[in-house]
Amino acid sequence: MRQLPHPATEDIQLTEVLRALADPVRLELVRKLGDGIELACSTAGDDLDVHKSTLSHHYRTLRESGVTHTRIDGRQRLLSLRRDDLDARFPGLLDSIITAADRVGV
Amino acid sequence: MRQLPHPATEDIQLTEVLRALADPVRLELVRKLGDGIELACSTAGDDLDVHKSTLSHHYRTLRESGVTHTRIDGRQRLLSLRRDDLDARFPGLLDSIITAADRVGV
DNA sequence: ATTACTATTTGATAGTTGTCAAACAATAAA
DNA sequence: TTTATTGTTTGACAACTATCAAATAGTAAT
Repeated sequence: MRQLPHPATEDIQLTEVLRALADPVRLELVRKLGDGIELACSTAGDDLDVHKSTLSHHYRTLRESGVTHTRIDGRQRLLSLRRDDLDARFPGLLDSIITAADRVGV
Repeated sequence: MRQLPHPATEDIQLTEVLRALADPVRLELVRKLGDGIELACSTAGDDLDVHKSTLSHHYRTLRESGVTHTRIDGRQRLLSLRRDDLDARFPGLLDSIITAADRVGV
């Protein structure tokens, strides 16, 4: 597979985004994905005590909800936040959620 | 029962709030609860095509997550947003979510 | 080619969720 | 004291979710 399916910006659903971020593991992953930064799956989940197949499931959920973008590079998958797309569709949402997460540490 | 249990402000969990708002029915209920407004359960859910027991379940989820406050008045339960508490704990969060919901109409 | 690496997929499982229907509880009105 | 009103609770059920383990797939290195 050369490229993974991503929802178009205008197809990103609010409830899907909230559902994706309502999980502690996924919220932590998003926190680690600082703006403009790409992380390999192995890096993103390295300090989380979760099985790799479980992480793969979370990556998929994040991607399909429109929260993250996944780029294939060799045998790695590079994750990044879809910051611009999310800001365009839901202004301020991602920021307030990440700020809140940093604040309470989850 | 004279009063219903509500989580203290400092016990409101981010993932719980996000999970509560990640449901279309509950998000719509929150949208209808404008700031400082109290709505009876009957009023809040009158135009939603959902069984009353299902609504009752959603009211409970919203209350237990810390999103809403429920006051008992006679045979009615009056719902209101815990705007101040949520703003204190997660600044800007509720606003961005409600704005986003209004924007896309969910 | 063989081996190592990175990640996904499939299968299984236990727990959670949204929903309806029916029964119940509490209060107000008659 | 009946009757009506307003919600909750319980039970049942189908769908979904997070998780691990094992198998699989694709790529890079040897």
